[in-house]
Amino acid sequence: MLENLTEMLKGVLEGCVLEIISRKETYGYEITRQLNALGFADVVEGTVYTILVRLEKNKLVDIEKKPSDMGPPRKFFTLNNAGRDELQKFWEKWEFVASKINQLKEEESNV
Amino acid sequence: MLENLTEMLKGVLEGCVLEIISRKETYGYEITRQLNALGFADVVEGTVYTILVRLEKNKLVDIEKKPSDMGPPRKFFTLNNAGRDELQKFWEKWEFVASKINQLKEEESNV
DNA sequence: ACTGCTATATAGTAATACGTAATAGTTGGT
DNA sequence: ACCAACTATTACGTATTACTATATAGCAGT
Repeated sequence: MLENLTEMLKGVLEGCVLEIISRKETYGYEITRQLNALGFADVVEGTVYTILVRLEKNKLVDIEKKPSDMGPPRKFFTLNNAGRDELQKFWEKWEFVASKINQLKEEESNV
Repeated sequence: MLENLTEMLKGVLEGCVLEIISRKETYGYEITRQLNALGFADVVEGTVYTILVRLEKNKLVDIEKKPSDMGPPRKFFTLNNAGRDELQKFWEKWEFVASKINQLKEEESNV
């Protein structure tokens, strides 16, 4: 596919994780699989877990540990109010930045 | 305006600078002003100059120093072939990432 | 036992935007 | 002559973030 999106994912990956968690209670491994399915094929567990640790440290998520019959226990994440606020701010920033970049892209070469 | 876009600008600011240079020969200070006018109000000279140094180091630009009647001499930048290739790759990456993020944003909450 | 899939954790690295300050040329006002 | 304001570049240090690599561990099938 496309090579090395890593720099372009900075600042958006955390927002994607917030969005995925907001849909339904989920856990790191599954979040990684969803990001891969979305098209971000090179995102690995390690990356997602560091984001989840950050979300926890910033008190944006609630956490519940549950057993699994597929392997070791899972840590399920849900957004709390602060997390929902952060997610909304993320989308506002994204709207702004994406619109400006697209504006730059579509502008005629106006000398 | 919006607070702290810095993380979201990582990975796209260099592409914006490439695009701006591709329009017409220009220099650091003017590029900064154009980015500010675009809406990225908090981008400062220091940030743009580090990007320009990087572009030079990666041999994506040609450089010509010219006197100015407004102040110190200016270093004018133009894209070379490698720079144009890099710019095209940037837009391809942007299209990909932006489309995926928007897809995530617009998806119905599909449990 | 071994392999493979599921699942989490973490120490270290690289890349990048930003803060800040120094330097310097030109213009205009006092 | 001096100073402020604007133009213009350079450089050092910092913070944030995604990635690499590795370790640990549960469960299923062979």
